[in-house]
Amino acid sequence: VDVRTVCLGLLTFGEASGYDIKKHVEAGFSQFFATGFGSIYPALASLADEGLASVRPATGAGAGRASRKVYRITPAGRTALRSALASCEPTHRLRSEFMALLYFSQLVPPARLRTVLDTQLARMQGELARMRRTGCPGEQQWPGSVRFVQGLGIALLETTTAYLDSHRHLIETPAAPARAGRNRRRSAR
Amino acid sequence: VDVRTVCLGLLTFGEASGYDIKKHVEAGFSQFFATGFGSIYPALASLADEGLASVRPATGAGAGRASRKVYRITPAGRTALRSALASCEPTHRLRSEFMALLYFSQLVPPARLRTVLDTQLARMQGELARMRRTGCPGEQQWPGSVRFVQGLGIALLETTTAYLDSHRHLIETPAAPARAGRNRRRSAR
DNA sequence: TCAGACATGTAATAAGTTACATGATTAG
DNA sequence: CTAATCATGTAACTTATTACATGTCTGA
Repeated sequence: VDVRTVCLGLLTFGEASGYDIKKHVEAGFSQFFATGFGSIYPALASLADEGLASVRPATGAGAGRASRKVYRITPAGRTALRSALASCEPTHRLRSEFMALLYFSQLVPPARLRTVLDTQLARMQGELARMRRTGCPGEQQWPGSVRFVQGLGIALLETTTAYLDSHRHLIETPAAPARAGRNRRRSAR
Repeated sequence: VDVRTVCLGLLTFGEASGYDIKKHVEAGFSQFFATGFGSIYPALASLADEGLASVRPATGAGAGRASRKVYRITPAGRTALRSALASCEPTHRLRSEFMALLYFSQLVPPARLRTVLDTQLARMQGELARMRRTGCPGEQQWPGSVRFVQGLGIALLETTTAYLDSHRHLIETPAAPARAGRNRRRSAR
């Protein structure tokens, strides 16, 4: 299950351009599945190639924009999507250089550590505020599952910011009580 | 900041083999930075190539094992690590097919959805129990930052399992739970 | 007219995952 | 003696990211 599947899935909520899809993802799903134009456009193109989505140039009132391409899922696309969702192995993996930094925070200059924590907290709090304001932009007709996932996103942001806020002193205080002087080697097992 | 940096960082806790590193990561860091042998061994090899770590075959009592290679960080390695930690941009991204599945759960057969949720919950609860039992295997001499990160890992697992447990009915009940008394959803499958 | 949002795409690169391939040691 | 664990490594493959490259429309 990759970017293609996610694009296909988002198309079940209505037709959309690559740009729309990026916006939708950013609005409430990027926390769980980050993507960029560099993966979305090729994904949509290949979907169209294989007949899983149809393309048409933008029409109608709001479509003055240049060379906008609107994608729509086809019946074959729905079948492929259901099949993919029914058979994929649901992985769940975080790759966080932020956490790696914290894991080795004793080797990070204190000022840098403070900045990194402040920046990340600000980013997360901003994201949190935005998500609480508007679940998703535009229509509220989306299925409950969207709100479900956004709710978990909010809960995770809350947990993370609260934890960082209340525990950062554990890694920011100058030193743990006197580990200097003794150098113990490990002989594990 | 990639697998190489994480390996280098873990070597600051003591010398270790590729196998040790994998075990360490699995013990309490895999939630934030999953890796496999396929990335660890090449990373250690390149680290040694560049003089950032030294290698020696296993020696001493506990080292009867076959062809075990023990890596140790060098002064150059420490410098490189500090430099990497001081300058990297700390990303934090989750790629979850599990969440994608839930996002599109209306298209997933109910039995499959239930299984996926049960499996994921069981995995997370097992992980949680394991982490609460032993923060990390072996020595407890690791810096506070390790416990800090593990604490966040536990908090996130708690939040996620609690949320899934208490909200899964929102995506599992056949009909829309909210308003509109006679709103029947089509039955997938 | 100029900045910023809208809008799409490609090519080179970087990166990790998977599957393969091998073999020793220890506990039962 | 056999299964599980320990232990390492490579090569092919898949994938996404980055940087580049282009162009329109709207409002200030």
